Amino acid sequence: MTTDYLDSLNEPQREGVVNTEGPCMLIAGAGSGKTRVLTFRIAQLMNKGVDAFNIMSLTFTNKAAREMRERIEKVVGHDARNLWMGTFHSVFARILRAEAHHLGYPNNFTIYDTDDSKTLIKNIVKEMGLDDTAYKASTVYNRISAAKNSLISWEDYLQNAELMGDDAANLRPEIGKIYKAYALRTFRAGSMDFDDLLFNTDKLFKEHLEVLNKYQQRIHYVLVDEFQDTNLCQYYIIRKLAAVRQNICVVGDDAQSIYAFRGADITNILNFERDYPDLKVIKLEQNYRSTQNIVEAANSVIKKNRAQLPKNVWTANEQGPLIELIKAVSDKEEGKLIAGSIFQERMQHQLKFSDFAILYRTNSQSRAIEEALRSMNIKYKMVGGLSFYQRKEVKDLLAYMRYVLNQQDEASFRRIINLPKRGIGDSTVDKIVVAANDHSMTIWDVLQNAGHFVGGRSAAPIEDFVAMIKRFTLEVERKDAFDAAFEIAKGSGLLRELYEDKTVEGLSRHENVQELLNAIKGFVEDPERQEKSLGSFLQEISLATGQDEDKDKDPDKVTLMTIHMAKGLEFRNVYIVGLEEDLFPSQMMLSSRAELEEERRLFYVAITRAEKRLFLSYALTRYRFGRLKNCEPSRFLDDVDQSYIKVSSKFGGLESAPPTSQYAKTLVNGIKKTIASTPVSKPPSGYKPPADFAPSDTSALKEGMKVEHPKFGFGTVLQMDMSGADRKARINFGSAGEKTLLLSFAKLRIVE
DNA sequence: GTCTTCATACTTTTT
DNA sequence: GTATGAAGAC
Repeated sequence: MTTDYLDSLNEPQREGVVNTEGPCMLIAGAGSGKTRVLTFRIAQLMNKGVDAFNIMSLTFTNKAAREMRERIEKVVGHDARNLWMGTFHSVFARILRAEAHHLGYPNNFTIYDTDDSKTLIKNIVKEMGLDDTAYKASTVYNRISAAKNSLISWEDYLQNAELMGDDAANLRPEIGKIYKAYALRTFRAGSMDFDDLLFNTDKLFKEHLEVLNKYQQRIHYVLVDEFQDTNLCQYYIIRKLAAVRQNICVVGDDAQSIYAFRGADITNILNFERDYPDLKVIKLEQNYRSTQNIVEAANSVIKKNRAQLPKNVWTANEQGPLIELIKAVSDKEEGKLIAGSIFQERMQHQLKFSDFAILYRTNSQSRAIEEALRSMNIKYKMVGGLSFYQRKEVKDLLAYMRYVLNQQDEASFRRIINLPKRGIGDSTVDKIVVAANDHSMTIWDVLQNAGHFVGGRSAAPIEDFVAMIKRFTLEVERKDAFDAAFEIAKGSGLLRELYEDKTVEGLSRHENVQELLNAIKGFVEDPERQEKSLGSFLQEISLATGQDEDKDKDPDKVTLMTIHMAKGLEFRNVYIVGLEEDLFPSQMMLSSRAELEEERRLFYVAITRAEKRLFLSYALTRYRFGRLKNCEPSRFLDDVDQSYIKVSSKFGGLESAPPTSQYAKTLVNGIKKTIASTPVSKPPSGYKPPADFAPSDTSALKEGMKVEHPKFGFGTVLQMDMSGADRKARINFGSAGEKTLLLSFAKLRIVE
C-alpha cells in the first residue's frame, strides 16, 4: 500500500485526508478537489488498518458512488468493494432489507418509484371523491414528501396546526387525510417510496435502540459527500450512526446547494457546527478546474446571494479567454449557433466532441439543440430524460416480477391485473381494492376469495390470475433471476403480445423487453455476484436511474443534460443555453428570495463546470406550451461581472449593452440582416436538398468554386472575405440570388 | 369490458 | 408537441 497520494495534495487537502479522527467538515469550493480528498481519506483509513466493513460513505447519485469506489479501488485494491458505499437511498434500503420486520414491513418490501407513488395518490384522491385539479398527484406527492423529509409522520401532520392551516389556506384541507391513507396503503402493500427509505430508517433507529446499537458498533467512520444536499431526515440518521465514535466527516459547498426543493436543508451545515463543538473545519478554496475568468465570473455571480458561508475561491490557472455571450432570434437559431460554434471550436483547437457539454434548465429545451446538432452531423448523447426502466413495457414486466415477490403490492397489482387483457376491467379492480380497504385485508387475500367480492363473471379470470401468480412464485423460489424472469415474461403472455405487434413501436417495445431480459442474464452471469435471485435483481435496479447505459461504443460525443445532472462533472467547453427570464430563472422559482437564490446557485454550478471555455446563450423567441413566446434575457446575465463577458463577434460587432427589450428589438433586426445563412422565414427558393446532403469542410474554399447549399441550391463563390474572426463568402445562387454566408455556420457542399 | 378518438394540461430539477 | 385521461361507440 502506498501513501504517495499525500504528495499530490495541497495543504488543506492533506489536512482533510490525514485528520481521520473526530468530526470534520470540509467546505469545498467548486473544482477544489473534494472528491480527491474524500477518496484519499478513505484510502488513508484503510491504509491505517481500518476494515472496509466499518466505513460508510454516502453520496447522492449512483454515479458518484460508483466513481468513488473505482477511484478507491485504484489505491487500496479489491478491499474497496467491502465498503458501505452508495447513495443514501441504496445504503439505507440495504439496512431496511435486513431490519424492516421490526417495523412490521416484510423484508422483501417493494420500492415504489415516483410514478408508482403518484398513481397510488391519484387513486386515493379519486376514492375520496376529491377534486383532482385541486389535489393534483404531483402537488400532494411533494407535500407528503416534504413532510417525510422533515420527519413528520401522518399522525404529526394531522396534529400540526401550521401545516393544516397552510393546506386550508391553499384550499387543499384534505392533504393530511390523503397522507394518512397513502401511508396506510403503502404499508399494507408492503411497499416503501423513496422518502420512506429514509423516514423508516430513522424510525427504525429511533424505536429500536438495539438495532441502532448494532449499526453503531459496525460503522466506525461515516463520510458524507454533497452535505449541502442532505435533508433533515438524512442528517438525523447519520448523526445517530456516528453518535458513539463521533467519526463523522462531511464535505459540501453551500454555494452548490440546488436541491432545496427536494427538502435539502443548508441549515444542516450551520447546525453541524453547533452539534459538534469540537468540529474541525477545513476550507478548500483553490480551484484546479477552471480559468481565472471563469472562476472570477462565477464568484461575481454567487456574490449576489445573501445566504452563504464566507469563502474565497481562487485559481492559479491561466486567465483564459472571455466568456462568450451568444444571442439568437429563436430557440431554433440558438441551436444552430451553438452547433456552429462547437463545429468551429472543435476544428480550431483540435478538440473531441466529448470536450463539449450543453447544459440547460429543463429537459424540454433539448429538442431544438438536438435537431441542430443532427443537421450538422455532430454526435451527441443525452443524459437523463426518461430512463430505460421507466418505459412502459419494461415497467410492465418489472411489475409482474415485483408482484410475484410481494403479492401485497397494490401499484404492481393494478398494472398487471389486466395485462394482457384477461377480462378484468376497471370496475372489478375498484371492487377488489375497496373490499381490501373495507376489510383491512391485503389485495391478495381478496383475490384468493374473489367469489365473495365480485360478480360471477370476473371470478373465473381472477382465479386463473391467482393460479398463474402462484405458479410464478414457485419458479422464482427454484430458479435464478433470468430463468424466473423468462418464465414470467412468457407465462404471463406479455412476450407473446409484444411479439405479435408488428408495428414499429411494437417492435421496439419487444426489443426493450428482450434487453431487460438480457440485463437480467448479465446480472446472473456476473461471476462476482453471489446472490442471483430475482429479488436481488429487482432491489438493485429499483434505485438505479438508468444512466448506467454507458456501454456506448463511441464515447466521443457532445453531452446534453440539465444543469442538475451536471453537478460534479467538468468539461473543457461548456454552453449554458436558454438564459431567459421565466426559463432560467424558472418562473416557478420567482416567488421568494430563497428560491431565486437557489436558481442563482444553479447558475453558479453551471458556470463552474467549464474548464477553458464558457458560452452563454439566449433566444428572443422560443416555443413553449407548443406556442411561440417572446423572451427577455435572463437577469442572471446582469449578475455576471461584465468585464468577463464578450458578445459573440458573429453578430456584426454589436456592443454589449443592457439587455432591455428596446435593445432586444434592434438586436433582432441586426441579426436578421447578418445571419443570411439561417433565415427565420421560409427559404427563398423551392430548392430541396438531396437526402444524402452532407456539408463539406469549407476551410479551403476559394473564389470560383461551385458549391451546394441545402436551401439555396447550387451556386458559385464570387468573393471570399477573410477579415475578422469569421470568414465569409459571397456566393451567387442564381435564382435564389446573391448571399453572403458565414462559413462557420453555412452548410456548404463543395461540388468542384 | 374494450377500443378508439378527442381533449387537456403539461415543462423544474432526482433518489 | 406529447402523453395521459375521459367519453363515447361497439
